[in-house]
Amino acid sequence: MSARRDPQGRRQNIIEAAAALIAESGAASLTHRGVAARARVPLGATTYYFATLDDLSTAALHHLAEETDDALRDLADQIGQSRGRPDAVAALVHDYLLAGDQVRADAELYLAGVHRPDLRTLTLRWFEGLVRVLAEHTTPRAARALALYVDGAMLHALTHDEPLDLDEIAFAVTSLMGGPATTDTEH
Amino acid sequence: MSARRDPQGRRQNIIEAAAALIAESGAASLTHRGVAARARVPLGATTYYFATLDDLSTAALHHLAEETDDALRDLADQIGQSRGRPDAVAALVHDYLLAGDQVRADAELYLAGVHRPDLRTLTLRWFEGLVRVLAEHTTPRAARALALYVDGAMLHALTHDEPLDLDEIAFAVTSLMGGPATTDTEH
Amino acid sequence: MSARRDPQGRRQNIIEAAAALIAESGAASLTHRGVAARARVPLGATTYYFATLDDLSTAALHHLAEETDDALRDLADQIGQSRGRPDAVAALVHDYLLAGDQVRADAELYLAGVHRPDLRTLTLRWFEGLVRVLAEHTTPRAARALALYVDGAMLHALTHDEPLDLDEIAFAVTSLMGGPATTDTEH
Amino acid sequence: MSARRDPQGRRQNIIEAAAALIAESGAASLTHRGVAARARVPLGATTYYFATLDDLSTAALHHLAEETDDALRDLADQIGQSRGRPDAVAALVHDYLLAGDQVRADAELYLAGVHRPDLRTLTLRWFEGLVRVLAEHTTPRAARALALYVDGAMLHALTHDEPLDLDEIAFAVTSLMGGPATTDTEH
DNA sequence: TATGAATGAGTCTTCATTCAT
DNA sequence: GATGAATGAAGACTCATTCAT
Repeated sequence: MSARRDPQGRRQNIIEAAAALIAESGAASLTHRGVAARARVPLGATTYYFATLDDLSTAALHHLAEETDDALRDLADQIGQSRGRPDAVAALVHDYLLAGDQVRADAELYLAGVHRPDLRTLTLRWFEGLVRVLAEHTTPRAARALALYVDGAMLHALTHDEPLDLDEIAFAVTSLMGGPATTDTEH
Repeated sequence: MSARRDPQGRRQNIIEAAAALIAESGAASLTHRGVAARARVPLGATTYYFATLDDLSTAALHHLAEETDDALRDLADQIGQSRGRPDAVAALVHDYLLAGDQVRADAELYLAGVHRPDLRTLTLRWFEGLVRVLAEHTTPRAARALALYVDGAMLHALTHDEPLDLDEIAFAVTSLMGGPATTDTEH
Repeated sequence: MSARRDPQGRRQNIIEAAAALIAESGAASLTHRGVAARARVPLGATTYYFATLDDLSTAALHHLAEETDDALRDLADQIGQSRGRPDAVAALVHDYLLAGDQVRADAELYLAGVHRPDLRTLTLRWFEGLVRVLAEHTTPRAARALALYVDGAMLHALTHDEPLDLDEIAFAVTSLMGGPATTDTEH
Repeated sequence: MSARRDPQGRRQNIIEAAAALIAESGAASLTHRGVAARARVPLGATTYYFATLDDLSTAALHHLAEETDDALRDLADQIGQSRGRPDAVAALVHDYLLAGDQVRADAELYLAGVHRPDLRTLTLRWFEGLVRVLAEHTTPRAARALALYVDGAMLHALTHDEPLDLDEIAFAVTSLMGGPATTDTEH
């Protein structure tokens, strides 16, 4: 067998399978067997590359965190292009909430931090990254408030079939960023 | 021992133990044995009163939802007493976030809904209840925005040692409820 | 199935199977599966009665230690009947060394103490018990020397097909106990 | 790294690492991985030079047996220098018992013989060698008795923190060798 | 020749669930 | 009704051993 002697690739393959499973069903239900099946590798491969399930889980969460970093970078670009106008920010939040996988991934990053304090840095990567991006276009205080609102909206998206209306989001973003008139408060 | 000759009480006892464990460590790690130990009942009692672990878990989550209803009723009272003034609402949110158990319980209610769609009604109990309470003192739209912000703040509280500043919360509440001057916008 | 609802007996059954395996092949190679097969119980039974393999191993060693206590009591009786005459002691040592199972059990008790310091009390049960028995009929110093000689003879018995000659043992016992003339040195 | 271009040396290196591990924790817990780590060689090297773990274990035990031979030669020299006087023999036994590694190694040689009859020649190397050395200075019978006593003392040393008193050992040695006056009984 | 990737057998352990008592 | 004994399925993890490179 020995599917393509490519340790680096195989390792990555396993990580991605684990990350996908985490996004789908949560880190709590991750199993070696599940990952092996998803990655189409023998059971032994998962334990060969990761000494413990915790290691594997952690690696997968780090992988998700990196994807989150990418998403934040994109977000920063897009907000920058729209010069941080609240309605544009609202549209971007709206779009973000429709990207099911990304939302689930970010949520799992949060949850990882709830029960495993050692993984809180991952939670912070998302939350503080979001604050940083927003703070380029509004006050720090508004940025934090907005980030918390987005996190709440994330939870909402995960538990409702109907997404939030763009209008509704625009109301919150506009209110928190200081009204429709204000665009570049500072910076 | 305890609930001898009081099946109802014993059942309730088990439910409460399960609910406490869920709030502490999450529904995913619930076990019959753990509940039995916590409730100080024999192992058999947990399976006697609940056909499956899922049933027990569900019952416990329903119990948490009821406690949440109580908390919401209290909140409604307190907000009513302060006539829905934004700074009072902010203070109540601030207090709520300091009540670790309650926050964790509400969070678990959310999570239950994420991975088990059949339990989404429980999630809604919290979210829509919160919206309803807030909507007594502001527009429906602001109420929803505020509820989402609170949910984000809940996630934040679960993953940070330092609680959010009252000031910070007041900023968000005030912004979303329509400025410090506005109290009873409508209704 | 449920072979004879008899928890006490079943537990004992498992312990004895484990003790037999330890005497045969050493505590290091004990496995749940091996014990289950030997005791003719399902695998789950071994873990039901003993939380960990260590617990089971420890229980089995304690069982062996009790058998050793019995053997020491017998020895004390027999030595007493012969009034501690060296040639009688030698004969008893000679007999003891022919009792393969008992010797292997005592040896495992020793070995348990080598790699698991927490089990050294079991080692002491044998060694100090033997010293105590012997000290009834000779000086403490001679008793200790004799006990050490017996332990060496035990190792010898385990690694040789030919047992030690009675003559040979008698020589050592007599020399250490103070010559053929001396019987009841003290006490 | 190390034994590049020196297969013989690398093989030896592996053997010595295995021997050290056996003396430390017993032959039962030997693993390829453990040896490789200890010898600082790649995992593959351990299987390359030794077809099976058993082969490696056996080679390591042979190595220990050789060290034992050396120790016996030293002992023979030292006893010879003191012309076999019992108190000198006692002092040498006392010293030997303080050399933890050597004692553990000899003990493992014994244990190998207990559960693997094919390795009994190794056990004999130690026991019969010791007898031979002692027999240079006393009767064969006393030499054997003394060797058995020393083996018992070895077990004692492995299971007690406090070493045996020199006095105590001297008593046994003197008694078995024929009293303080006698040095070179025969030969 | 040498190595580390690969795999599956085997181990401990946990637990939901069943069921005799 | 109640309970704890009972069991097997499933999971984490370890490792000897094989083998492609």
